[in-house]
Amino acid sequence: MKLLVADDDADLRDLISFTLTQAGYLVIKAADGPAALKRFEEEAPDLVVLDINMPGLSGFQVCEAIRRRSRVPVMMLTVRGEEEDLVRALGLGADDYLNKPFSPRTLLARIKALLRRAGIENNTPLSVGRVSIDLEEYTARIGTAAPVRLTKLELRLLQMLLANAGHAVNSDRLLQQVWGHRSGGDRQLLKQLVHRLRQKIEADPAAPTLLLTAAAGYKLVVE
Amino acid sequence: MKLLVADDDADLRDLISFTLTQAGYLVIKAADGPAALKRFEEEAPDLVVLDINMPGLSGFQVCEAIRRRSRVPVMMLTVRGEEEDLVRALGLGADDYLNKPFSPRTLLARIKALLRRAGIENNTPLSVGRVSIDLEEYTARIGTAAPVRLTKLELRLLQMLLANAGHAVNSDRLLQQVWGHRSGGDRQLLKQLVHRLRQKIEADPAAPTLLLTAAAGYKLVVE
DNA sequence: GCCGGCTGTAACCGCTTTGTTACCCGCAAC
DNA sequence: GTTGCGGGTAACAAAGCGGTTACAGCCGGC
Repeated sequence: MKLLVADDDADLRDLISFTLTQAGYLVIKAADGPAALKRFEEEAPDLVVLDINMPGLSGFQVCEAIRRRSRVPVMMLTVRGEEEDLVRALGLGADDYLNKPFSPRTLLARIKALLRRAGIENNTPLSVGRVSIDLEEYTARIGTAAPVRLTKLELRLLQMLLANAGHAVNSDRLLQQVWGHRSGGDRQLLKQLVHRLRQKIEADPAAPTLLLTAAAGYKLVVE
Repeated sequence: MKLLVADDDADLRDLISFTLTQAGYLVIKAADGPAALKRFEEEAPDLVVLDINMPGLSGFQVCEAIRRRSRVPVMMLTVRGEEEDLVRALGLGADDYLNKPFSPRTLLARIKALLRRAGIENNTPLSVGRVSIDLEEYTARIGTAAPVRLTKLELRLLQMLLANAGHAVNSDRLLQQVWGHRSGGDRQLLKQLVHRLRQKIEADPAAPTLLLTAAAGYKLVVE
């Protein structure tokens, strides 16, 4: 379970991160609004914790941007007494909020409740250049071709590559993201999965133009 | 939309009741735990607001009792700072809570959010396209065919799918919404229920046109 | 008691997905 | 050349999952 924590206060960020890590969650951190959005794209977390006051983009703006492409549960951190903030946050699609200061235990309880309620679900159409994927339908569409049905793993792989479109992604990182926590050695799985994915999305699977082999990994070319 | 409000403080009860009534909800009131349970049985409300401190039975006990027979959204009213209460309430199956004192606007926002989440929002359609259901009669009608009698579970499943008509609904989410508390493992139940529902609403149950299997779940096609 | 409907459980089938093993080829180092 | 390596490919085995049938427990009505 992957959580994104965005807060500009380093101490608080670390406290939250520590608490959640202890509880068994994988925590991604971001120190400001833009970074939060970037990590969100890269990591596709299952839940997002957003401070309202952040440099660059406010928590509101980040929440709005996230809501435009995903329904992941969002928890906002607010300052006590700022009721306007609260109402605005909920209006923007935030699922819950927490008044600062709060205790780690409370945070954990609320996050668990949110995850339980959300049933951890992800309905996000993602699209970069000529490649787009539909997480709900489990399909990918290349250019104007008909959507292709993908399996769970194929979709996850493509999602990872799409999140880093144009840049090579390390094999180890892909293994990590797609299978979870395999120890490094299992390149064969990745090899197979890439092969199967190419069969589905490449016009000529023997001469890939989309999903290219790069140094120590793969990359998606979207131009 | 029927809401049950249980609080022993008459002033607060009236304030809440006023707010919710203004917002267009039908409000049932109860002044103590036993009364709350009784009204719950009689009225079958769509959402319950429970104060924790009540004579007779505490909000915890009422919540527990309600949870034993229903999954209606429950919102608890707690005293700020009583973190124990909060954790306990969420553990008992409460869906949300509000710290006293709170503003009517906040209460309303949270209640709307809860109803939306539960899929029984104000405007939850009982009829979409060619599919309509009757919650009182326990029937479903497809197009111009004669209404079909459904069981409690079948109806709940269909209601969930109808609330998300056209979109796939995750199996876990369906399990959660239909049975309440089951953790992921019990796909067999869902499989069965879908099968039974198809027997009733599909013209040819072997080749479904309405209730389709989607990646990671099911969806209702209504055009 | 008996009966019938509802719900939960188990088992089976067939298909898809995923993991594993093996082999091929090109390339660079030796 | 030969060797080793890494990637691509094929074939097969294992696991998972949805659909289906069958059956047992439960409960309410008679």
